[in-house]
Amino acid sequence: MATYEFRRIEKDWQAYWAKHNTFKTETISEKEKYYVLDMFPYPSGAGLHVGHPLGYIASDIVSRHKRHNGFNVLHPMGYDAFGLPAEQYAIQTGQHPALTTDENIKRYREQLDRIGFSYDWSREIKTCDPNYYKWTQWIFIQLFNSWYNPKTNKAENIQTLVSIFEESGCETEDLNFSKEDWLGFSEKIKSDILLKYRLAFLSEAMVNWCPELGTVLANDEVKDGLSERGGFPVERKLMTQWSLRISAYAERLLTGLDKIDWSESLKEAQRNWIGKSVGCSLKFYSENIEIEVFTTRPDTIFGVTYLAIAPEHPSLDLLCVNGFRDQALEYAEKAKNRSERERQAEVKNITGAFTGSFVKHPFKNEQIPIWIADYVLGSYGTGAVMAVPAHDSRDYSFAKHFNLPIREVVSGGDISETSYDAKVGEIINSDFLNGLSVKDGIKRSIKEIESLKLGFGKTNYRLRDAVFGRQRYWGEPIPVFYENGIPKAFSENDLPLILPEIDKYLPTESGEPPLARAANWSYKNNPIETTTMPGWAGSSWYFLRYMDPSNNNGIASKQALDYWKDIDLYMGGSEHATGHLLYFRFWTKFLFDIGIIPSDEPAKKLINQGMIQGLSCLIYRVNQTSKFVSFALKNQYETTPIHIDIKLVNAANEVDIEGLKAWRPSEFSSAEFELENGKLICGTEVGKMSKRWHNVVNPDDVCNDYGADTLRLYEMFLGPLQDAKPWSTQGIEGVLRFLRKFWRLFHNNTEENFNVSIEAPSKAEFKILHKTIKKISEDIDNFSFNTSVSAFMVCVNELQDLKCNKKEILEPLVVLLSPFAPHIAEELWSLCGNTEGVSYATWPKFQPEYLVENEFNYPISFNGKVRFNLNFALDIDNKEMEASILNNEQTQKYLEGKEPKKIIIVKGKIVNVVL
RNA sequence: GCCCAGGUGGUGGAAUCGGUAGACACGCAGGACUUAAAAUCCUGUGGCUUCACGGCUGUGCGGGUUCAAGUCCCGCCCUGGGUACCA
Repeated sequence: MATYEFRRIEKDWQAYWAKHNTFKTETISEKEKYYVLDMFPYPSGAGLHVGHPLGYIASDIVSRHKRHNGFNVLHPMGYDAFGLPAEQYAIQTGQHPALTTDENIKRYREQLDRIGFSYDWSREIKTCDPNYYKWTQWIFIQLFNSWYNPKTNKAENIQTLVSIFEESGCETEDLNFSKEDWLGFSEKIKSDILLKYRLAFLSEAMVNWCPELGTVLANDEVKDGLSERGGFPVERKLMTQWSLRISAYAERLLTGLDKIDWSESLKEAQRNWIGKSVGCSLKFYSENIEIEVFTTRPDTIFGVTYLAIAPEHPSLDLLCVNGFRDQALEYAEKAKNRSERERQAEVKNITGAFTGSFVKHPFKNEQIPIWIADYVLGSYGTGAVMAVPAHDSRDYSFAKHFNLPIREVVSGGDISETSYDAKVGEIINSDFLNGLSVKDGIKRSIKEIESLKLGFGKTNYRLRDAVFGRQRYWGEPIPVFYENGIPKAFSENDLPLILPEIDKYLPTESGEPPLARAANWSYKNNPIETTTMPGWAGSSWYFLRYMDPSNNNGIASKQALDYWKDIDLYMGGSEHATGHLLYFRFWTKFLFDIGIIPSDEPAKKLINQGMIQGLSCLIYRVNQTSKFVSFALKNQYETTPIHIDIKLVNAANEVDIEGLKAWRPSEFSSAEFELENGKLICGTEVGKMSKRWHNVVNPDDVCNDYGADTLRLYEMFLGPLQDAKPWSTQGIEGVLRFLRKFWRLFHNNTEENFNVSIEAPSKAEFKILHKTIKKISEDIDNFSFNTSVSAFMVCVNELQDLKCNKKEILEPLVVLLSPFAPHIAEELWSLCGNTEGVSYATWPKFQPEYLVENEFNYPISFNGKVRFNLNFALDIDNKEMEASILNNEQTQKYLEGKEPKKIIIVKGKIVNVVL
């Protein structure tokens, strides 16, 4: 018997879509726009695994649904093509990263095509394409040529700053010069001053240096003191580096979160990363010392019993005096040299040293000792804190450890055991602050501090400027050259600055980045910058390029930018919360400020699809032997678990031993196996799907065995889109079974002869259809795709029971199913006699009249326990219904002769008899 | 530690507004068709109890609000994710 031939159907329709450019999007249209974007992948050598398509399928469903509803949908795909793995492969093999990248992209494209996504491939972009990175470089130049004006609260051209300097000089904490001074400065000095303001700037700063990778890393590329890529140790190092002044946008990045529809957890992650704290700066003095601290709790000023400074504090040398100097400096040196990682690992070890110096308390006659403590960070605030042990847990532990006084100044806690950190309570022991609440105390103390000119109200952010240069080859060259040591941007007309060919992809012998190997790496006889941009450069604006991908005059045409504006739905993983998703908001705000784009947030709505985890299979080697034991026996020995290829294991966790020997002959061909019941049983573990754990499931295999439509439906059916879930093919059969049943509805309940009737459907059949239209439409709007699949199953089961093969019912169902399972939908749509494809067919309209009921089968409950059901007309009078219930034989049984206190009737829902 | 999300059958999960807990699917058990297998179809399937009708119990734990709680409130426990001497 011929069956539902998914392999042929899927191949045919994929060819049809390609031939007819079915999903080509008009750049400008009369129709309303809808922009659905997937985070573009880095094309790795491992290819796609079944986890990648999860989000792509969901966004494809939304795109197709919007097309059915008459929107002009932009749904593109591309590649984040610069990156470390291709470069490391190049170092090992000498193969040019561009070649490796192209091969990988080709494979990704084949895999994506098999799943039937409705991407407009004519808009494909690659970040390593010079026609693309020309504009990444162009944006860098705009950043270089801009500064952030705090008065207008936006980025402006650097010339507006130069005008200010020319007219009135400059008077800030760090800089102080008159307009005459400015005019007299050398070009070099002017350049140095402007670099302190440019949004892309060169500065000497502590950076995260990874010796193993030979490059610096941004904060979000370091996790627990290790590099995110490769897991190598990272050190702090003072280097001159290009950075982007994202800190200027801290406040706007924070407040902007309130107007976008992103998940609360993701917004919270960004808020924490930006880390706003409101407080004040405050200077402490002695005769020859001045130390500035930052605090969020100026209300506790009378509780200060010592100052703590970071080991990196600039005034350290000055502060260490007489009998304490050697010991203190030795401590500071030791603390400084410990890596970030060590410092983090030893959080609970309290260490510190007294400097021997004192400062005066600002409001009373008291000397306050200055300590060095490694719990104070050199890179945050001023690198010094006023310690209030009674009301800060870290100060408390430190004070306890070194026997320093603890003075309570806010009532409400018990400071004999632990500090009282809460910002509630009445201020005590605090002179002019006594009796105030914490909130009022903060205001009052800041006022006092300001009037004495000791400090001022101030807001600090944790967000650091982003290091932008990488000592690597495979990235965008930074379009900057050095004329007499002064950094200058390329002329826009000379872009793109093409990545040069070099002989080796390693740093030079003198330790310079790979680009220093390039012949003639100069611009108008001046040396060009040799670091390249980080991976996140190209991904910070790519969503704009899709709007008009081949434009030669700008990132996109003004009309295209104005029409498409922003992303309506952005789909991607939450691992980018503090990296890409922050950077692309930053660049969007910048481009908005300089008038290039119409929106200052890139994505109105963001959905984080959950990760599909892999199930790894483990066998157990007895230590120091080549003997492997079955799962149940592993506790009898000292064993080491070994990951094996999941293809060698069946559904009952039985290992194919012959296959195992063939897989890794050197390891297993002569191994001994101890079995249970004649089988080698493996253990399992849920974790990341990765080549390394041999647990990767390739979507191509699933498409071969079950079909792309089944894969699409199954991935949606697994559970809520946002949840993480382990991949398992248990249950995929059920989805294929459903598609076969659907197919059979059109084929006279065999799978062969197409047979639909033009007879008028019954009321019951219409009801099933409209119930489904309603449910699917609502579910798509709520991104609840797992329940849509189940609704389809219910619908098909019900129609099958009615043996329904009416065209008037089945044809609209094809349209409903088409976003989810587009290939079978196209096939059935065409069998129904349609000559145009289904992709732009009108979405069926829900007609509520088909669902109107005039009776309801009420559950009758007694004290909340449902006992039986009774049918009543929905328009029946409550009195009448009550009487009927009371007269009912079964009611009498449950009343047990008692008089009901009350009868609650909820129309169309339930009846509750209260006894 | 702090922040966020979550905890429902053997499994994945459903219950969108406080109104019949367990939809849909997997798995399992039994049956039909078949020489057989595959495919397909039918029946059953939270637990305890009962020949059966039925009864009791049940959404991490302990309280509470309500005619009615998986859903709301209070207090805990556990899991996953993020983040951390950030002053």
